[in-house]
Amino acid sequence: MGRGRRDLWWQGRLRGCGYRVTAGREIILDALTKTDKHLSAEDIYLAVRKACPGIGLATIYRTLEILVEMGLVFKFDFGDGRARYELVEGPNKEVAHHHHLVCTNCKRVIDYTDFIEDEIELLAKTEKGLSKKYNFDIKNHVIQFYGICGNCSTK
Amino acid sequence: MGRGRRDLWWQGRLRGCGYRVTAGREIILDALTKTDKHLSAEDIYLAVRKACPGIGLATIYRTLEILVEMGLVFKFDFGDGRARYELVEGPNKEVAHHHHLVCTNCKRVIDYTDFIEDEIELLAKTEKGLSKKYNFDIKNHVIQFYGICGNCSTK
DNA sequence: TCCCTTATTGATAATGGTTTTCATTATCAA
DNA sequence: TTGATAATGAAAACCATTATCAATAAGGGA
Repeated sequence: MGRGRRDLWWQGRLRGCGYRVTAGREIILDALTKTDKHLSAEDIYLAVRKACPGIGLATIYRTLEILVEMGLVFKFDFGDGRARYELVEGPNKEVAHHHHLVCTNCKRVIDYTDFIEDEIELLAKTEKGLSKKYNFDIKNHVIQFYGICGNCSTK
Repeated sequence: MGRGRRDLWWQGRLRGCGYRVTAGREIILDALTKTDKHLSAEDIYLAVRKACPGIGLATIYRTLEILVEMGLVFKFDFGDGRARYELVEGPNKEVAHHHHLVCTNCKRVIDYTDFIEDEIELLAKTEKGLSKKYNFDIKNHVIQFYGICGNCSTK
């Protein structure tokens, strides 16, 4: 598979959903691809302005909304009043599926991939059962642990 | 165990954390105790005004913040722009531990207790491992499934 | 390649849940 | 009962997100 095809896979997804391919959308997706952090809309805005100085914050929000709706991006709430966005693992991102550990004191977030196998297995089973019982088409899930991180507990 | 003791158990918790016992706090906790729904701050405000007409919305938020910090109440985000609050199961509330199924279209939330046993078991194991590895004192967790409910998918 | 329709965009105002401010009131230890 | 101070209500401030609107750009068709 050539590089060109890899870079363009998301264009087909956009067009398939009736959306146009624009420079803004490309660069926002690019910013999400190039990081393993959970970015806020403003984080993305600042990162993207380097390559596209004229872009507006509203475009960031509008694009993120589309990407979340299409299932390309996850939107998280870590309790600090602003949403965080993360690219769903996909053909152009080799990041393992992970869950989050959130410090309710300093708001630090740790990604963990340990124990994930068991979690995924159980979730698959639960999803199946829930889908049937509640007639619910489950798209994704969130598992988060809240507590106090090492830094905060020793102060 | 007399009824009086049951009604007052939270007073000790408040005092123990250096907080005063007030009519507002009692009535807010009471509102959370008397429902099995996930209430927003405004829901609580409206419910509480019946018994305490002069209470202000700011007091609701301030009290909820304390209760969450003390671990008596869970704060949830279901993606509709307002936080929801739920009493943690405790001595004065006989509600089973549950997780949530959230419709991303109509924002409906279904509580489920099926499959909970397996989830709890796995979470306990995961918690133990994570606490140790990341030196994290885990207080609680969130498991939520997102998707499209039956109502929305048939329209 | 050039139009033409219309989705998209940037700038900005508006929205609305939540937090802060501050003077007043209530709690509770002494 | 009293005094120190935590808690409260009303209102303003805050601030992430959304809506508005005129200008611009994407892309299908000629």
